[in-house]
Amino acid sequence: MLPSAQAPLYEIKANLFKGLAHPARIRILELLAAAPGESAPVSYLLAETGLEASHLSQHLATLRKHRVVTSVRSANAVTYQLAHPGVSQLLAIARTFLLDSLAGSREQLRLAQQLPADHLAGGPAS
Amino acid sequence: MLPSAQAPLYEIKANLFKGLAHPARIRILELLAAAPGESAPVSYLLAETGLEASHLSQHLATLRKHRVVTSVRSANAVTYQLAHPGVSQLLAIARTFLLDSLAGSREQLRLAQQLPADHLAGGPAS
DNA sequence: TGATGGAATGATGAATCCATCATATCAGTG
DNA sequence: CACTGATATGATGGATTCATCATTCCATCA
Repeated sequence: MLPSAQAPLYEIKANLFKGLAHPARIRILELLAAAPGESAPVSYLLAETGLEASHLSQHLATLRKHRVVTSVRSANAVTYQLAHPGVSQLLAIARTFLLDSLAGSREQLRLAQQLPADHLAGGPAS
Repeated sequence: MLPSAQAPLYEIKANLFKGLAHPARIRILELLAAAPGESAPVSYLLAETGLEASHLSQHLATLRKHRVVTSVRSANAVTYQLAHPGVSQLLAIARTFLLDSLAGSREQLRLAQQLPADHLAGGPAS
């Protein structure tokens, strides 16, 4: 359930991130961000993602619910658009963060990825 | 489970957002972002959030797992720090986005918030 | 109006996440 | 070493989310 407008901001913020917390939705948003006008019809998203129609629709509903996208109906096709430039900014920063993080800690990844609390004592020389 | 380093980027990205998708974790990150050196000991976070110790620790573990924070132990106190400036950028952009979104659509909120498909006919006057 | 195609909704197990409790580790002190 | 304070981990119901299926809605065209 979406928090009401007077809910504490950190709760609303958590909900926004929750809305982005799914690979399919990330793909959808990136397709929109890359498309001209930051918008595209469902048929396009359907073709690009290869998702089942109702599944895609469900994710679009989630994005709509979180006000991350808006939709407009033209004839019997529906076009979706990013609701705010902040959305693509979030994606861009996430990408920077992740690439940086992945590149900067390749070695550490090997050690600490998720091994059982093996927090190093001496650090590898190589 | 965390995706391996060669998982598609959109999946890793979704996982990052999943790591942020909880009010308690947002609060923790904002406390860290606001603290000097973007770092603070667990005891501070404990006092500020009012969470139960083990609960807080669990969220910290999640953040660690997603590499959003790093931890250092000094004596028997542990200090946490944001792992990357991108994290506070994400929070800042989310705030901008949300404030903008809330301010810009107060009226729509009333109509469309999450009422059962009650797509307006006349709209409430008051 | 009836038929067609695109899109959305509802309902259902399976999987995941959260909060709580109990227990364990770690570092310092007596 | 036993003890204490600080932090972390494990296990457990209860809630939330996901994927799939069937059904419904909406606009156009015959």
